[in-house]
Amino acid sequence: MATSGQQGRKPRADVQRNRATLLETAQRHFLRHGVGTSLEAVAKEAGVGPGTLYRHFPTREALLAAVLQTRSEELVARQADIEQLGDAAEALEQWLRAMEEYFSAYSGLPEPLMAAARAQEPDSPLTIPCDILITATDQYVRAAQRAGHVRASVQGYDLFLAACSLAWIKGNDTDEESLGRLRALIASGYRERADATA
Amino acid sequence: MATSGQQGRKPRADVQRNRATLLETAQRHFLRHGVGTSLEAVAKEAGVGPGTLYRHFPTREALLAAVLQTRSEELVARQADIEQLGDAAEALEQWLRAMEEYFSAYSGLPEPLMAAARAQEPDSPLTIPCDILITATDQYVRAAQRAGHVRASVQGYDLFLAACSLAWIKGNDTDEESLGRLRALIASGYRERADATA
DNA sequence: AACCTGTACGGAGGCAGCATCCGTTTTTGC
DNA sequence: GCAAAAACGGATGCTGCCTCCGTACAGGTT
Repeated sequence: MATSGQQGRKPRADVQRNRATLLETAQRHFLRHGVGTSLEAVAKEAGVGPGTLYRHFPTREALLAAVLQTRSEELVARQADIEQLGDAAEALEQWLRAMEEYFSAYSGLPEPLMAAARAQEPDSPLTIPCDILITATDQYVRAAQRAGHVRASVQGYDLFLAACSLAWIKGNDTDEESLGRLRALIASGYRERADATA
Repeated sequence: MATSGQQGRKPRADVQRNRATLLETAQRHFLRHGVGTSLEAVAKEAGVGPGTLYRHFPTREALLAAVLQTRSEELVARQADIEQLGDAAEALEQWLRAMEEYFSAYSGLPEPLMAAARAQEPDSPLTIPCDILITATDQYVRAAQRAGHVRASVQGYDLFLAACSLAWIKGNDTDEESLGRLRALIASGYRERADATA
């Protein structure tokens, strides 16, 4: 059964090295200059030719997806911490904030995320990471609904969209005050009204 | 006192003609291909050189602002119709929908709008049209607040942002269902809760 | 240790769009 | 009609995208 299963040969050393360097450099450039940064510049700073970059990551989205993979997993990993709050409403709120922070860390990220989120077939490399986040969101929503804190009509996907939007707004450096009000407005929109159930 | 006041000479005929043709062509291109369309293509189709386009409208934003000017005024003109509803809450809701429609008519419009909206000094040609819309929104909000339909904490600017966001989401062709839920969610977020006042 | 094979490299090059500049054409006032 | 001013428009330089192919190198073999 060889090493792991699929590949007949183990990957060359320089391939792995280049991939790692590219990811690291891309991450830095995406953070500093947004996800629309020049890929040529990334390649140059990573010390490889453009051809190498495109061989490893055929599209900008593929590179972005690879960069986000790590961070995305970190985010989901925090689920455990958040869930231990016990309060499902609070958990949902924190989760949404965490996503928002995450999305707004890279300027221009919300656009490709949104584009990937709607697709059913993974025509974009970003679809999978997106789905993970949407599914996670849905879990929080359901938990909060079970506890009677969130309206039945709300879906995880909706709040994922909302988080995307907030991140997008933030990315256009809107002042924190308006952003906060909008955030509160959304929150009070999805919350179950106290008197309705009792 | 000459003709109108400022200019010593009346504008040349070809200038006006070119300007009009450019605006018309640009409008069509923006509608069809989004606000990020190639300006060279616009110039070409308008039958002028790139230089002429750039002389009339030094930046993409300037061209966009000029294109939107007309439509923007149409939108505000509808205020009268809407206000005659009598119901301030309904009026606000319709106004927000109208803005959303308007913004999502051109793909990619929300971005530059947002960018222009935050600025205080009109560093962007889009700032003025934006301010008009924000002011109009604020009027609706205040009217609805006076009638006790909308929470006191809400500002016109907030709902302008919300409309932008919805248009942005729509632009990434999200399905209408989620969009509708999100819209409802926002609406129920800014509405005053019925039992609070009575 | 030298070789050989196939894999990966990387830069040159073609393409598209932006924005500018300047020789030429057009318009207008006289 | 003429001359001056104003506007035209395309050639131009630049940046970034993405591909293609001759070359170099890693890794296994003898």
